[in-house]
Amino acid sequence: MVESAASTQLRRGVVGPCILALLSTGPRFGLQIVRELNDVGQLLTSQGTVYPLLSRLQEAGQVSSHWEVSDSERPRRYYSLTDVGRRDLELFREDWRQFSGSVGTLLQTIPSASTESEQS
Amino acid sequence: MVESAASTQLRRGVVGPCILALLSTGPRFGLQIVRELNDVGQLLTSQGTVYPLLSRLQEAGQVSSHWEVSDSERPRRYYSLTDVGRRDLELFREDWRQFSGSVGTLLQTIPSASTESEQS
DNA sequence: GTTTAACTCTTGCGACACAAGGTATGTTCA
DNA sequence: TGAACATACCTTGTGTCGCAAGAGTTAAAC
Repeated sequence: MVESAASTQLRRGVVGPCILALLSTGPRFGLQIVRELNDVGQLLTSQGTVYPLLSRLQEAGQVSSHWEVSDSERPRRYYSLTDVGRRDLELFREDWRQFSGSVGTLLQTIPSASTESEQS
Repeated sequence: MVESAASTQLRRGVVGPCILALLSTGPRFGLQIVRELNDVGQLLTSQGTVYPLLSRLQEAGQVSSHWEVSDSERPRRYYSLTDVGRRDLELFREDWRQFSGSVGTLLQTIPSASTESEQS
């Protein structure tokens, strides 16, 4: 029913690689990832997405994690990109390039100038 | 299990608008849409996608359809873009522009040169 | 008439983003 | 002290939608 979910569908299959891309610049903890993805825009709305996703990424060996407990701050679980993740990110870059290229091409198709309207 | 499905997820939310874009250049029937989307590349693999989708698009008022029965050919159901569909296609173009821009930006992030490895 | 291809459609499944809700820890401020 | 709040983590259930598989119909081919 809720049709606000248009962009939700677009995110499918993309959020994971985006996290990998983020992590390629350094380790981060969960909430931080949520915030940064939101800052980029249109990329994530909920923690309910990111935690299960991080688990899956870790299961797939694309990220690793370790707890960091300091006296001055809450315990946080930091995620880092693994070599596998780095390689898969590269593969995704190519996939995305091709895919978004195809979509872009199609979206630029010029509507037929004179649409022959069928008579009433 | 099947991991070939990586790009399947990417297609989510995109195939519908792509069909609208196709139809913006003229009416088409189902199988024809399948073929043309496949020709563009990475955009559709199965009729099991397109027919239910066309039903949804019609329910949403974005396309209309009519049967064309001629003596010389099999009966075909032709789909045409409606005004609603044309408007929604325009909206999607903007959504896609923003979304793919965000993803593209993220994917271009440069990995930190010297990854400070945490000591053991 | 039987086969084959073109065209239509349906069913069931799986992946995954998300909202909602739940727990634990630290900080703030009466 | 202790209530209230923010930060941080995680789980459960739901809905969407692309897809494989399969089925029915019509026309052409042999």
